[in-house]
Amino acid sequence: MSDGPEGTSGTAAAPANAPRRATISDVAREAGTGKTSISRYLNGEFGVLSPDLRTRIEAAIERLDYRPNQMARGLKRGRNRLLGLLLADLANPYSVEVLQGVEAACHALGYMPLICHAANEVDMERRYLQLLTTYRVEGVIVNALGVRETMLKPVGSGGIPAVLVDRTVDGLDADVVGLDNAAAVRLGTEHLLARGYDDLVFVVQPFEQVSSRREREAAFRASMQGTKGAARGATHVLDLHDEATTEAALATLDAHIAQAAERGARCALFAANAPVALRLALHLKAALGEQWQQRVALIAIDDPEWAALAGITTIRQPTREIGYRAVEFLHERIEGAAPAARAAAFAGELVVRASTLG
Amino acid sequence: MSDGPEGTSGTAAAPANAPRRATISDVAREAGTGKTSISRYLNGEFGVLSPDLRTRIEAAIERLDYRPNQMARGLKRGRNRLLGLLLADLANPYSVEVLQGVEAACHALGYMPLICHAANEVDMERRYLQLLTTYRVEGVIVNALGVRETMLKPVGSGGIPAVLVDRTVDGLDADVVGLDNAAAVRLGTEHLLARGYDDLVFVVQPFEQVSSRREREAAFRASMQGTKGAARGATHVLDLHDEATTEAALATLDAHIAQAAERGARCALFAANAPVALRLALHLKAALGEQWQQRVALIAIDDPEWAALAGITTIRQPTREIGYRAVEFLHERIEGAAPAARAAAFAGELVVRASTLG
DNA sequence: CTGTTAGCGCATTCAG
DNA sequence: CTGAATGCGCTAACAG
Repeated sequence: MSDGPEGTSGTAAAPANAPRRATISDVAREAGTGKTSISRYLNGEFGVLSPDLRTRIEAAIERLDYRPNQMARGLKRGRNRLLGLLLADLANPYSVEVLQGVEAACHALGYMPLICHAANEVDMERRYLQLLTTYRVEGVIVNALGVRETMLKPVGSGGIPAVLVDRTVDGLDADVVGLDNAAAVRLGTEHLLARGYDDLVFVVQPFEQVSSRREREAAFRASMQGTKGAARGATHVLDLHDEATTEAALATLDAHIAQAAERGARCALFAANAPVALRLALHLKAALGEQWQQRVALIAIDDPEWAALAGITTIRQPTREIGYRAVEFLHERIEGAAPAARAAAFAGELVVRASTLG
Repeated sequence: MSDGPEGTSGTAAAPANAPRRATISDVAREAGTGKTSISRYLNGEFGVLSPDLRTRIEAAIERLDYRPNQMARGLKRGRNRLLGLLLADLANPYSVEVLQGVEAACHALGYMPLICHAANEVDMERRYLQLLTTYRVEGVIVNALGVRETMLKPVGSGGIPAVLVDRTVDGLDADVVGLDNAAAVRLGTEHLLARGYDDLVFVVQPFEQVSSRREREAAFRASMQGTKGAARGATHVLDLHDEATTEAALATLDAHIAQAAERGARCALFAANAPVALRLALHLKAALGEQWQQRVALIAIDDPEWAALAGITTIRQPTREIGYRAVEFLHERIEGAAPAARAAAFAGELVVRASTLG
């Protein structure tokens, strides 16, 4: 394995046999003029070009199939319209939906997103962050994993402008956009309670540096607090990246469910996100059989495409909007606006399905 | 909406208030030497640097938090280690899995993938292809939608080196990597036949420019040919992007299923890919109820995460490997190798689940 | 309206 | 071993 395009690595060879593309000079020569006019044409300063010249330029560009080199432009202008998008886990549908919003916004605002996938590995994340820096992206949208770095611009001066998605970064004062976790969890809990479930267990991945997990769990506990003991509430942690402990946790969960049944309590599982929900559903199906939904209720934050098929009640996030807003925030900062760090918390929407019929 | 970073658009403003990053000159000054030495250090030519100088450089870099500018390097060297990855549809799990393979390979080979998402729109695709060209990517991996363009390098000279994933492009002589469609479909058909189903219907999206859809359908017909009429075979087209026609097609399908039941035939649906399978399952569940699987069998190419939960038999593609191989092919071409266009067809793996229990 | 000049940040001859 | 000079493709003053 090479060191990657990070720079501090081995010498790179020449560009093979690439049939060099036309440059601005070629076009200028072809059109019988200077590079400046070409540049002006490229930048839409048509008011400053005689119709004749303009036509010649157009023809020359066409003939040479010329394409301005963004790298060179960026070098000169000081901005390359590149935006970094660092995603913790693309396998999570949430990420790709956010990505879609980001793309839409980039398209609208004239940016080109440089998408990086940390695949749940903290050092990949760090590595990509450096890489992005190296490509001089004008800003980054981070769905953080564990960045603790000072790489990100703390809203004030310093690093590169950043906006956080879904998760905040400890001690980093930056814009954040995501779900209104407290409200979303309350929505779910109340739904469950209203349906008559009185033994709720919140299932979440290890908190680690992920603020949203912590927030959701806290919100769950707070919601249960409100019931004055009329209903039980417990939290179980599921480490999806460690099959062994997952199995153990699942076994504990099974025991909990069995006990609840004996007590005559009505048990409901609250998955903190889609990956957890899937794992849970898979397990319940295996452990309780095809009809597991008649034994335990399940609700989840996130609304993956399979939720409808499996008939699982969810709390859907406006993911596209989250991505879109993130870019807008970033854009403002890039353009120089410097308000205090903002937080955009979108409301979740309860989608009731069979898994919580009561 | 702006034109995006394509170039032929409005003038861009200056970079706001960015606290300019350190350049190689800054480092040189800080280290009390010339830029050349810094450059050498960056490129790992340590044998040519006195230990003392080297230490000073390291210190200077550290102090200034210097990061070489890839854009500038690229400009000079003629190669920027950027690879374009054009995906037709990120909502399709297949794409994100391929992407993971691509990323792994890029990491290993020292490339940085520039990921573009065409979102099933042909002009987005064209647009992105130009954009990639503009950023001077060294090659592109294309999961084509409808590129008919001459933009892509026809293995010989011309455009930019390209390798196709899953789908070939009409009249473009380039490397292709994907599933061995004929074998995969045969695998599925034979499984169905062996399980006693005698009325198979293949469901696929409109062919359009997508070769794999066509190939799979052709393979299906070929497979049925072999049964000498012992079993029926039909093809239904489902245009997922047009709800109206989809509804109509689904109704026709329902009728087909009903008729088969009357005849006492055993009906099985063969989905050409995951999106089709999901739509089908959703519909069947709505139309036939929770127990739909007892009425019709379902098998699909692609193995999305929810297939296990829904108990659907699938033919899994080695998606990661496909992505990985694509990068390897591309890398060879970028490095100058110029063999004739190759095709890597990976075998699919049958994953039997409840939906085809017989 | 148009062309000339000077760098952007870096890698590379080519002389010390 | 080291550094000064040149130019990659392009934009931005600054003159004509």
